Amino acid sequence: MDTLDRPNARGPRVTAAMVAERAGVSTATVSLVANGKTQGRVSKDNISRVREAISELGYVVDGIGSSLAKGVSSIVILVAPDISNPFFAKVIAGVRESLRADYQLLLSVTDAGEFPQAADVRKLMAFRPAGLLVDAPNSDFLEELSAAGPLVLLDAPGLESYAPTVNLDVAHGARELAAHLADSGHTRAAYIDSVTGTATFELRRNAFLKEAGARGISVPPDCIMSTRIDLGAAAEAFAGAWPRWQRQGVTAVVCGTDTQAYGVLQEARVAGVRMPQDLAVAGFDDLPYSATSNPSLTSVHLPAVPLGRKAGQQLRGLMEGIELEEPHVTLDSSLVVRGSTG
Amino acid sequence: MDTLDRPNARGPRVTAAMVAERAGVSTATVSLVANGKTQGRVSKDNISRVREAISELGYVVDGIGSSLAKGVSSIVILVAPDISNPFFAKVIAGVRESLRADYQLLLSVTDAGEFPQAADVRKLMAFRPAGLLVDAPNSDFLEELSAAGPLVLLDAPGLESYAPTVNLDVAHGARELAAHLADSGHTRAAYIDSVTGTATFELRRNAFLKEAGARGISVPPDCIMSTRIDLGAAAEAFAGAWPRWQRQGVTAVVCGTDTQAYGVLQEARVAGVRMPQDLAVAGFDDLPYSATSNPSLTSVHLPAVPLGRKAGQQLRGLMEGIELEEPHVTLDSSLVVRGSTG
DNA sequence: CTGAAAGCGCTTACAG
DNA sequence: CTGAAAGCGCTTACAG
Repeated sequence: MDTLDRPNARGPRVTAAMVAERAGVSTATVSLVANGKTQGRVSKDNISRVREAISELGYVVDGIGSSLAKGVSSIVILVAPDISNPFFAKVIAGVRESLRADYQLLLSVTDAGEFPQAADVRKLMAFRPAGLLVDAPNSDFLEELSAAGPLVLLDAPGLESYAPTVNLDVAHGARELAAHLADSGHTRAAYIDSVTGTATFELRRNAFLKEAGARGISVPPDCIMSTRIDLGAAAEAFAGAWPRWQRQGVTAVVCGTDTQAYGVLQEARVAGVRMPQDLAVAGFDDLPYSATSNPSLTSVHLPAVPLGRKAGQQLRGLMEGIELEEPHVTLDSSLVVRGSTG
Repeated sequence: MDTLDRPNARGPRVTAAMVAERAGVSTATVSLVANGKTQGRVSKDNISRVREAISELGYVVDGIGSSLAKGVSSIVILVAPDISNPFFAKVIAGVRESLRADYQLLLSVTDAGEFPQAADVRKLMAFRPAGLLVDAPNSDFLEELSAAGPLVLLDAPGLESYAPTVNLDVAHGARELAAHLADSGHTRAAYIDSVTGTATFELRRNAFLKEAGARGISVPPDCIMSTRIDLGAAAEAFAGAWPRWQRQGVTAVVCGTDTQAYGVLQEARVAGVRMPQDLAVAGFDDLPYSATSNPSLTSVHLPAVPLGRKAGQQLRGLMEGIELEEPHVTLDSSLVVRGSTG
């Protein structure tokens, strides 16, 4: 079949008017049929006539025209600080699962660890999104955003007052981690945090520090530092701090993300530090690579796909005008012990 | 400052008509100013009057209305088969770098290893994208797409007839890998390919097999298999095949992607296979985790960020109506030898 | 330099 | 059940 014969071939755009003419009806009727709003409004005869014309011409409702008329598009914007994190790819997969073909997912991402400016998002708002998903936001961002319309926050502990949330119980995993290290005999640890200052990272750190303290592990203030969520950045920071930490008796390093922990593993191996004998290392996220790193990495497992899926479901509800039964949902986390902590 | 006072606060949308009224001009003039097309068409006086009104009201040009009037939006669609691959996150970073704030990047992604249906993309086309980037396409997809408008292909060797391309010289790295394995004394190898059947994977496999053959490494047909680009899928496939491969004298496994190689590493360790003594493993992509896996993974390094950046630049050119100086660009690849091959 | 007006493609009261 | 018409917000010839 020649390309030119096919409905989707290039050439002048097929409009509702063309379909209407072919089917011998008005564009209003075409719109009704194309949107499945025929219930008691279009005759069986016209429905099939229009359907036939649509498939013959390969008509697709124009998203721009439709959005303008409706005042809202079928675009859902996902705002997130770190697309290079494989954890995020899983979140996206979950979101897509919920939104399916009904909505188009538009990603607003920045470089690792940075958060989009509210100005960027306002530009995206000019496309009249049907809804907004914001992953790991900080409150400043939400203050500035002041978005109207359906909004669901992911991984936003403490920010429940802004919008419906889907959170992770990272504190539970953090406490398990502290208990595990205490049980393994550690009494002094260091903590490598993320510089982003998002709530989830504060929660991870605070829950860990509190439980660590309660179980006899000290984490001196000068053994807490922050880096970008980047393997190399964490590696460099660790390399600079390790001699001092070692003198201070640090035997365990906990990182806010697995990505940072990989950097520590890498640098520690280069420095000839034996793991877990001389140093235990652990992270958060339980990325797929944590099972095959050297040593394999102990990590707090966070359910990324369910997080995205649930957020997508909640947003769907809001976009369809349904009252949410449970506006605030929290998903479990748990510790996965591997070779890096013995 | 109260939220309600702020320009971007929720409430009725600010339109060009409101700006026009406030500035005492027509909406035509507002449009000219907002789009920076004032050159010899708007008086200095009106320009500043409109600018003032725009900032006072917090006006942002409505993307939907603007797109409908212009016939094209500022959306760029990136179609890709595998967002869960960290390699892809880097490609995106490169694309974003080129497109900056002028275009909004809309991702059309599917689950790992699957390619979007042309029907999905046609739906996205209803948003009148300014341009299209397609990563690692196969020719069937491009045949079906028959897209009009600016289009650039990434990692699409052999598909130069469809559109401008930015390719990776994966064959060079593949040959280096074969040479390296031959030099290390291997004479029989297995190959784990991707099921997607995209051109880049054929090229990787064919270049490796040819050079391997030329250097005395045999790869029997029953030692070539395909899996999804997924750690677990590759692990399972390897576990099933390894006993037989071992009997056949296989001492090296090459994977089309690092992600699959991680699966082999994992399963081989579980099976007590010593690497690299009993088995050498290598992949393509050189993901960040390949430096810290156990053992660290020998891989063909592919420049992901430059790939995305160059593709974005080329697309920009097309969208702005500039003739491309070099419609087909190829970026280098090279082998990075690590512990998994001794 | 300026504005009135047409038009982009669609959806939705509205009148019949 | 049906269609003519208004309107979504903008841009762009066009006439002045």
